[in-house]
Amino acid sequence: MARNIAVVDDGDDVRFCSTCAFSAACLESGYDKTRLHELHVLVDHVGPYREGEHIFREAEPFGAIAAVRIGTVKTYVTDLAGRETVLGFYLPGEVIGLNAISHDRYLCNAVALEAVSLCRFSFPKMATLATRVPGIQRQLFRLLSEDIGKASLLTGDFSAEERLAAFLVTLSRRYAARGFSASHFSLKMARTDIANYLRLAPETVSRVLRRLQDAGIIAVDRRELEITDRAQLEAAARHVLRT
Amino acid sequence: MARNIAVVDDGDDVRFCSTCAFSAACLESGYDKTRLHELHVLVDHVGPYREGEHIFREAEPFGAIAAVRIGTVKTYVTDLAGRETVLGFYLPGEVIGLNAISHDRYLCNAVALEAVSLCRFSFPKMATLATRVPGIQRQLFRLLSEDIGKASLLTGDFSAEERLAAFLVTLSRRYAARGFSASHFSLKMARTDIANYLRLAPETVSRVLRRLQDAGIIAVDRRELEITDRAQLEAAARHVLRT
DNA sequence: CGCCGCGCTTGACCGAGGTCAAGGAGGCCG
DNA sequence: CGGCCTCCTTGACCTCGGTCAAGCGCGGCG
Repeated sequence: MARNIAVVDDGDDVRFCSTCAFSAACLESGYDKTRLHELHVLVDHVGPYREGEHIFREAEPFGAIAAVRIGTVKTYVTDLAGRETVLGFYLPGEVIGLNAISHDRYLCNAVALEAVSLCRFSFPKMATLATRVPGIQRQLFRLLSEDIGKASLLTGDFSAEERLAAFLVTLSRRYAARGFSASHFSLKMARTDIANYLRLAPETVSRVLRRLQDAGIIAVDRRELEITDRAQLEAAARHVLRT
Repeated sequence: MARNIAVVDDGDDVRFCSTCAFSAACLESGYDKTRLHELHVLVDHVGPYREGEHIFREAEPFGAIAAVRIGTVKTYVTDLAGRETVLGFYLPGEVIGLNAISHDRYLCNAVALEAVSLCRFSFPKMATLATRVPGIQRQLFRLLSEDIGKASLLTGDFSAEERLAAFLVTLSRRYAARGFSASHFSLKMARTDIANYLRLAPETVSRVLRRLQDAGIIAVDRRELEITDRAQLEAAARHVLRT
């Protein structure tokens, strides 16, 4: 497994890798170049993980959070009977492991849905550094705060159609935010994972996708998805997304 | 509305009010007494708010988080059609406003369900102070991280009975953690609020409470609640709470 | 090439819980 | 004391989505 330092000093600028969620914070914070060595021990690139490979597992001691650089990560827990509950999907630029901070142990499992590379941050070192670099602290607070109430898609007693529409709109927006196409992308997860995440039966996911397709709102071919009528899709999702 | 400084220096010790969630952090952090004046501008006691009075409203500029000292707070959002969605109930010792940090605006409404007093913390000042007092930073990270994934009660496709049982067990544990009785307490919220929070119909809440009572697990009289068979209640809640 | 297997789809049926409607039970005030 | 209002409860019915079962189609492998 390859490891590279994520931070480079190219003379004029201190940069993290492009997808790294902390880059903005560090650039805007008036970061002190003489402390560059601190970032070197803080961050490293790990991966690639292969499809199905675990990044961390529940109850493992917590050491680092990680930003997805390439690929898609699924987090889940397993209940007493061994049944899986999907907690979320993480696309490039998104951060996994945040909910482990308060317990010093990972509270869920994280698995690669395809080839995945990460930008890993030692949390203790980052917290120490944050006391000296306000921009980093601010960014960490923002990241943590953002994740609170992220589950609004699951919360709420919404219909299967509303849930699925909101799921697709959310995916689309997140891809768009990272420069990918908002209207055409590929679902990296199985139908059963989507169903599990949305708390629906896989059969229901199939049926609703079919209904949305018949209504001309989307076009699905296996895992390839195209949004053909964004307005209608957003309309179907509006109760969930409250926009 | 009365306002008192929450921090007192009684010679040997720097203390917050007893219910204040930050006291531990400040005591353990080797807090520098010469900086006491910083805490004085950071924290103040506000209230009492009367039943039905709002503490903050959605979209108001975010300035402070607050720990409940006395009473019960409900947070909620209203959808486009004006319907209310209850996000949570906050008992003494619990902190409201955390999800506002990333947006600089409150993302929900907070209303008093009975007479409420708060311990309010200016967040910008606290963040600044946290850069100098590692204990405070650590405590803030912990608080934020804890709130991520708190919604597990709502998430998950659980039966009405599982949800309600888990709700009661959670309430009981939270009261117990603050020194109140774990087996006998009073529901400060209306049935409709419970129903709304658990994403059930009020009628279903009634029916399930009745069923639990007929099974000898609880005894309800209007809003007074007694847990008469804790083991069975926890058993009913085990899928939700995963313990 | 043909077989197999897994992931997905489709159909038929069923049940938990939502909805609608009516009826208590306090609590408050005149 | 009586009337009203709000909150809660109870009953009857219906609907959405889960479950069960069967069929399909692509991809892998002998």
